[in-house]
Amino acid sequence: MMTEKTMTIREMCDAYDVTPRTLRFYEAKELLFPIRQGQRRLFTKRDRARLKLILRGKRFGFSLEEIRQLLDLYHMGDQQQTQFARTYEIAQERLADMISQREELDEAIADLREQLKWGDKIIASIAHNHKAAE
Amino acid sequence: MMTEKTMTIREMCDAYDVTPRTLRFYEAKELLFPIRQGQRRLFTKRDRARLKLILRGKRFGFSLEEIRQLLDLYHMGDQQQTQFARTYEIAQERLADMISQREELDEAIADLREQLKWGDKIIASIAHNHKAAE
DNA sequence: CGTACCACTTACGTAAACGTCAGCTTATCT
DNA sequence: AGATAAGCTGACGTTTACGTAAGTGGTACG
Repeated sequence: MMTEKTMTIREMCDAYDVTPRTLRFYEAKELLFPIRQGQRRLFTKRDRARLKLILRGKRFGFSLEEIRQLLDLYHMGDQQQTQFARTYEIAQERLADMISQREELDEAIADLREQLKWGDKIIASIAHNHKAAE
Repeated sequence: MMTEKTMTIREMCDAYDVTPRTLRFYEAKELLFPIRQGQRRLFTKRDRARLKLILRGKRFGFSLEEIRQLLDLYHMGDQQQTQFARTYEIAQERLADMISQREELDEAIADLREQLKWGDKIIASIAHNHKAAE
C-alpha cells in the first residue's frame, strides 16, 4: 500500500496543462481538495481523478457549477444518503443530456462531412485548372 | 416559390427560446444578418438555419467566435475561394475535434452508467429497510 | 548569509455572453 | 388623438472563469 503519491501544483500543471491559478481557483470553488503540507498544496489521486472529470466536463460545455454537482456523484462515498435521491436524479438527467448530445453530435459530424465532400469537389475543380499529369 | 417567409424577433424568441437581446447580440457579432424593414429586424430562413447551428455549437462548448468560423463554412456559397483552403482546414480540424469529442462522450456515458448501477445497488439496500411487500 | 526559486495570499483586471434599464419610434387599437 | 404594444438604440451592469501583479514566506544552493 503506497502511501498516496501526491503531486505539487507545478507537477499538476505540467501533467494536465493548466495554470496554478486554475487549480487554486478550482479549490476555492470546492472542486478540488488538495491537502496541505504547511502552506503548500499537495494533490492526491482523488484530486487528479476529479480534475480529469472537470476538464472533460468543460469540453462538453458544462459550467463549473454543473460539474461540481456531477463530481459529487462520482465521489459521494462519505456523503449522507439524505440527498442521494436528488443526486441520483441529477445524474440521470445528465445521462439523458449526454445521450441526446451524442445524437446531435452524430448529426453535426454527418453534416460537416457532407460539407467537406462538397468542398472536395470544389478543390478538385480548382485543381483542374493547373492540371499537370500524375 | 414563396417569397421567403420571415419572422419577427419575438417569433424567433418563442421558436428558439432565446431573448431579443441574444438575437441582437448575435447580429452585432455578425452571426446573423436579419434584413430590415424600416427599423425592424426580419429573420429569414437563412438566419434560422444559422441560429440552430449556433445553439448547437454552444451545447458543444464552442465559443461564438469558433461558431462564426463554422458558419462561414456552412454557408460560403458566395464567398471567394481565395480563403477556401483555410476554411477547409478549419473544418477538418473541427471535424477531428468532434470525432474525438464523440469518443470522449462515449466514455463519459459509460462511466456515468457505471455510477448509476452502483447507485442502484445503494437504493436497493436502502429500500431493503422499509421493505413492505408489493 | 544572500539570492534564487516556488508557492501562497490578496486583490484588482478582463473577455465572453448576455441582462437590464432608459428613452425614443412606429404601428395598432379605440 | 391618446393609449398600448412591440421594437430599436445606446449604455451600463453582471456572471463565469480565469489572468496578472504585488507582496510575503519557506528552503535549497553556492
